[in-house]
Amino acid sequence: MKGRKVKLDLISDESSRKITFQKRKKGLMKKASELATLCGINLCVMIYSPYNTQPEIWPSPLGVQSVINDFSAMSKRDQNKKMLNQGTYLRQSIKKANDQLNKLRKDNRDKEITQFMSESLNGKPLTNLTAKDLKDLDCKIKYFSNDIDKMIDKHITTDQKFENGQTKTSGIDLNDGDNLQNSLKNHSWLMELGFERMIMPMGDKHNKDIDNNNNNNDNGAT
Amino acid sequence: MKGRKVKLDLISDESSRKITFQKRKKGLMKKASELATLCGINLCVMIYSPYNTQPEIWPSPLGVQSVINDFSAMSKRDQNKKMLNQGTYLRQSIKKANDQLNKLRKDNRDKEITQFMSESLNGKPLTNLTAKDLKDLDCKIKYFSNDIDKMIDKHITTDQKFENGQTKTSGIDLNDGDNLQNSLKNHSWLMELGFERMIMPMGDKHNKDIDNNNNNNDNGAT
DNA sequence: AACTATTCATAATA
DNA sequence: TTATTATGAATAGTT
Repeated sequence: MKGRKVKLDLISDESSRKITFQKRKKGLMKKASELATLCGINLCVMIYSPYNTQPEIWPSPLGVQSVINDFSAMSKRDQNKKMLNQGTYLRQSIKKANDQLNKLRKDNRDKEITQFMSESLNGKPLTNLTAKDLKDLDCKIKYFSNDIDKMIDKHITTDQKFENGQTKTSGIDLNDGDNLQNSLKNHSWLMELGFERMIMPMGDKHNKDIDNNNNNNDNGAT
Repeated sequence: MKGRKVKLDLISDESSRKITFQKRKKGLMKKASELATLCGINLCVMIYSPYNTQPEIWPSPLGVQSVINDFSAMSKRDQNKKMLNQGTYLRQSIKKANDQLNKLRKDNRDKEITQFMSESLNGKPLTNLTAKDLKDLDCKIKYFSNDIDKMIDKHITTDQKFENGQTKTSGIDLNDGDNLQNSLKNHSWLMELGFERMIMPMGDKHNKDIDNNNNNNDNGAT
């Protein structure tokens, strides 16, 4: 009565099944180890059994991980590629957001400068404004934003739409300066607004070649 | 001369090594199959050999994938957790950046309004400015930014640091309006700058109380 | 690839 | 349970 004669099916008896499992598991692992050693190959065996919550693996968790990585690299190439793309997408999104952020920060700074300029143009010496004054002014201005916005929209919708069909100021793209030179050629208000006055304090040399049509400020600004 | 007597080491002879590999691989797979069948367990075997570019796996690619998923879920819990955290971090970074972005966009809009206001304060009717004019003005102002910035810094470092020790305007927090009301109580310049005029156009009346240095033609917009 | 003498694995048993 | 052992399976060396 010794020797093998079990039929190849699930062992009904639970205890003998567990015995068989443990014996054959050991044998399988040994076979696997021998195969790897004798033939110098990379392989792994992973066994999930109701007898162990943890999977029983060979040759080692690390080795199995290595095999899994290889397998994943081949078999799950598409999935990995997708995941990689997703990570790339996320990073690109961050970069894009940061770029916009930096751009807007720069624009913001420009706006601050514009504010200083406008005040100076109004005859208010910059030396009379502390940083706190500027902050308060800016905050206060926000309180007027809605009213001013409505006012501007009203003006534009009633008057300017006859110029270029634009009816919304919110569509302004502050970064599209492609047509800047041409657009400014017809504006004399730059000098009228006193930009020349603003540049001069930088001292150096400031030629007065800022005629009506010449809007560029590259005239020796430091 | 028959039967096993090889030592458990890499088979030096290449051809016999391949023969042994194929034999034992078959046996290993059979053992694995039997174990799974007899004991009703989940297992897989993956073999990477120089004889096959594709890994040889049992029971099937899909089954192996299932096992790998289980294994990954258990064994790589930490790694998955880390990856998840990383993903969360990336998404949070994006959200943070977007929040800042939206805030700055809002600030930017406020600055635009400020610009419109300032121009109007300068006596320039809003009706004479198209959206394109405003855009060009903004771009043009950027050209002056560096010079103006330096000028302002010069003014501040030489004059304002005696007021509150602040030496940089870049430290202005435009969103900190907590002390706004109190701060503005001591400022008469708001009205002096003609804010009243700015609001009034909504109501159609314009006083001419602009102070001396104003270069505006205060003719009242619209 | 097929064979076979051996060794090995293991089912049944103690 | 663990250990033993009869038996068949696996396989190294050979053809």
